[in-house]
Amino acid sequence: MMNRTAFIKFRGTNSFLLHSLSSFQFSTHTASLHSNVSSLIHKITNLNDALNLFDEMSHTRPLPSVVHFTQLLHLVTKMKHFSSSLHLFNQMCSLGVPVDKYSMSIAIKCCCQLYRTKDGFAVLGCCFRRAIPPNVYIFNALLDGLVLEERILEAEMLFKKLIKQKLCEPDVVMYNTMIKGLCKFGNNVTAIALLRLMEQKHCEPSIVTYSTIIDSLCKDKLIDDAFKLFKEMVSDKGILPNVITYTSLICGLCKFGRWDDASKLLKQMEDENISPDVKTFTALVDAFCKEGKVEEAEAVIDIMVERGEVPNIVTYNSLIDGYCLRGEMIKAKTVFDSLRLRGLVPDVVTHSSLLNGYCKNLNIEKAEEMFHEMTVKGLKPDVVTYSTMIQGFFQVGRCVAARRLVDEMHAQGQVPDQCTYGIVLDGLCNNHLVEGALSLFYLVGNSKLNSDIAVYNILIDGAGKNGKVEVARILFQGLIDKGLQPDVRTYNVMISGFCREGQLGEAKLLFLKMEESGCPPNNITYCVLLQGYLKNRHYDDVEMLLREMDDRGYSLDASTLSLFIDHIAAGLLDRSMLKLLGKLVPKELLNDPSLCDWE
DNA sequence: ACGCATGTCT
Repeated sequence: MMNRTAFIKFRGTNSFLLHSLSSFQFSTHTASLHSNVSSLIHKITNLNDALNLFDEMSHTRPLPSVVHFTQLLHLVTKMKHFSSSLHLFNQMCSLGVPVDKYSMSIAIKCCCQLYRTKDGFAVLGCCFRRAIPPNVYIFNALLDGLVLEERILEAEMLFKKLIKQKLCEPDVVMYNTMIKGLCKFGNNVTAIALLRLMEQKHCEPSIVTYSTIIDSLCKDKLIDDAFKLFKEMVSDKGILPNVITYTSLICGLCKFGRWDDASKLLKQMEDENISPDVKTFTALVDAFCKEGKVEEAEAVIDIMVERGEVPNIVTYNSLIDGYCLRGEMIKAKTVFDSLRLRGLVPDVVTHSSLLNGYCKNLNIEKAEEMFHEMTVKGLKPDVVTYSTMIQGFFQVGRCVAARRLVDEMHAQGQVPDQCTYGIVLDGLCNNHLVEGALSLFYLVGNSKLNSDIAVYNILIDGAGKNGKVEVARILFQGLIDKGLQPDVRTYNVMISGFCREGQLGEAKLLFLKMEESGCPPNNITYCVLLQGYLKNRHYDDVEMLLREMDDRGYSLDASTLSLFIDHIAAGLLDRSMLKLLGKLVPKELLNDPSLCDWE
């Protein structure tokens, strides 16, 4: 007894709970024990208290019922302490608590949320052995695990198998989980088809069903489709949107810079008495920061605080990133240092953001310090951290250090992703190691990594910039042969490569091919081509291109504009072109004093 | 008397 009390104290229980526990211990009557455990469970707010209560319960004789243990298990799971919860479940088994379908489903959920769906299926095996027929709750947890691990094909197979073999009747939650998986995999069309199937099967889609798909559409920049579904949900189904639905839509609008629409939607929320919460506000903070409007982001934080919402680590991570983006590293670091005072713990993302800021502002030493600091704090750099640091090394020409970090990343069990691969290829190209990039590319071969147009864009750009326009041409043909679709960037880097080599005819041919390939030239295409013409003193098409730009509502970027000014000043171009050029000066450049005296 | 699904950041 003494030992146990000491143990409880050691774990930092508050005295209030200890007191409750000691009174609980001496109650022997089953009914009073019953209500006592339930009321204790309701008072628990942290993991320590939960673990201590479990400890008490496991030493009580007769043992509390499986229901009480399950309530506690659920509580710990809700706190997202899946590991602890699983540990408690194992202890329950050791104690001989007769675990049932309820506790089993929680155990399986915990396995799955820990990216151990394999173990989840093992527990399913236990269900069969213990003659506990798995139900829709258990299968949902497993399905969710497969989705979490991005094992979408297996998720689909499980889903279909459950229906076909009538292992369980899918409920709305199961449909929603499957829909989430499809959305995660970018398959909005099938997700919506599944929503229609639900209607057919008289399993009415819920607010979660709609919110899941609406969010996915927003993330895929299909805002109009998202609003179509939103309207259907409200008008046809009579389902009222909640703060989650609104947050997805507002987030989508903000990322598109559609501030007016976002603000209308915020107002609509208020009219419906739905308050924006910390996630809604954070979406706004992030969007402002990404547009460089950090002052507005700060104002949003002030408003949320006034309204009683507490900014969390995600909010501040966005703000830190905003400062980094503007190169205001001192402010970024100040916010970082203030987090602990606010009771927040900087996480891997916080460190990675600051590290990224230092890299982008070419302060590689500070970036390395940050990388070191997080490992000292026991934070594990993830694939994003490594990728950021690798990119930083490449940017300052430290290719060997970059290479070493790729190896360390492997050693630490972090698997490089598509983004890491792109960073390495780009880094090699920009450090005159195109051959190395190409070797890596051919080594990777027909893997999924090489089925991304972005990879080709990097290599073609790298080849072009290193005077290997023939290599660029081969790569371009290669991607066509593979059935990949060149995007506007592919055309731009190809055209840029041709121009650099003075192959203006080839550049023009490709430029003309864009429209007919359903990939119309963008602002950058015109600037690239015009720069090519000017640098090669080939002026025949220049005026026509400028007129086309004007028709399309495009404008010249600063470097192209200054090139034009140089050519006019040198008498290579006629001053009569100034009027046309004037129409193509972007508004933001009109206030630039360095460009005021050009006429 | 106990268990499943939706939105914010690098």
